[in-house]
Amino acid sequence: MTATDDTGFDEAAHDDLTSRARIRNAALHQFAAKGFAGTPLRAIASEAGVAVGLIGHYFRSKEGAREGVEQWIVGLFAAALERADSQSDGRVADVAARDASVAAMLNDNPLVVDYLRRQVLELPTDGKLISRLASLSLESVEAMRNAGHASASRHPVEQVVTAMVRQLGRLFLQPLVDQIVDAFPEDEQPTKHPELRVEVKTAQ
Amino acid sequence: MTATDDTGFDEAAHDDLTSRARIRNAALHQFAAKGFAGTPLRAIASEAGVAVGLIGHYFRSKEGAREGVEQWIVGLFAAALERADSQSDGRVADVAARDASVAAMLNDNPLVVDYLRRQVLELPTDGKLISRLASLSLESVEAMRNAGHASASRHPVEQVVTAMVRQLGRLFLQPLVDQIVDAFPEDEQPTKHPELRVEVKTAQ
DNA sequence: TAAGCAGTTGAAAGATTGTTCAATGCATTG
DNA sequence: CAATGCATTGAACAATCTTTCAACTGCTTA
Repeated sequence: MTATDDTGFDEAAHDDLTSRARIRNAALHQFAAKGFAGTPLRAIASEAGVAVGLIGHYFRSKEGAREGVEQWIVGLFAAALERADSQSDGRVADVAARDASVAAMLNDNPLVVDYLRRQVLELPTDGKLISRLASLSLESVEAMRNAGHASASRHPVEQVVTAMVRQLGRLFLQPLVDQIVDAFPEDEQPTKHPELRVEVKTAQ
Repeated sequence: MTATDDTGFDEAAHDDLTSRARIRNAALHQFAAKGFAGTPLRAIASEAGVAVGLIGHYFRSKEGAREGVEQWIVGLFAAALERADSQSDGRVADVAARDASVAAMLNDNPLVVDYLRRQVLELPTDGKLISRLASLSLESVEAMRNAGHASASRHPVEQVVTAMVRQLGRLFLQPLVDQIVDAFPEDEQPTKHPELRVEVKTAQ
């Protein structure tokens, strides 16, 4: 009766979460793991421990389920930014504080990172989620500008690109490093996987 | 009768290429654009200008078509490396020459980059293609070691990781930069998209 | 010409998919 | 208790997918 779970995904919260939340979590997990086109609704229903029909009840369609997932992710980012502000002395947090807050959120939600990675590399899709996060980041930058926490001379779009790519780029590329290292026999691997640094060379 | 082609993919070579090659090219294009699960065999057949059945004839199955594509890609990399050697004065080319040769090949085959981007960042798939390319790169590094063209003190696996990630990482992340920039209205965008630099910080 | 063969076709079969919907359980309210 | 409403189910449906295969083409060979 319980959903088969060879995925290692957290199932302990099954009892406490509403069906709607479990469906959203399962969709996030499946989309991140197998991609949107690669996940049948039945797989989501199975992981969430519900019937297929319930997905159509809460979210209108499969596309609606994707929208629900992305809305939730946008909320996570917004909450992380607000948290940084509320814990700051002044009315607006500085760059480092916001970076740390978002980094902590991403660290707590590795599936969000996996989902974003896919979303970014799948260029065909309109990339609406990235647009939304970019808007969020722009507001953040402008708030810091007004508070005198960010350089007012640099182009605001450049600041957004720098902030997002520096943060996400390292996370997106890490699997590549791991895959390459894992391609070698264990006794040839270095003890510690190399770390990445992604820099944005602002346009000359 | 001719396949509809709103994709902008090169169709001029249709006449000169064998059906098998056209199927392989179409599969590469479709997989890179829509993903493996997102591409029906009919789309490949349509772009290649053949009947669906012919795909099953040349490649055993859809999975077989993927294998055919990846085998071809591995061949491209191997050829690029050999080309660097043959154009070198000594018996073995140095790092820069090999980098340039592979970079030129990737520049001539942007669809290969798109395909690799998907393949690499998809953790679920076994990542066999990356393993093969890593092996290829290792041979390359060892050849250069023997020729005295590469540092013999650094860990060989680290050298492979550095070479691959520096080269591919920038290409993989560029769409992220473009997506973010395009998320803003045109009059706010900088004239030139920012460029990326990806560095591998070798393990401490 | 007849026979054979590789290349190619497209219809058919069988499996899987997203969506819909009548029916059930289970509370809460009148 | 009766009735109303929401949560949930799972079968049914239509569409689409992959795979298979008998048949057709054009060409080479005996």
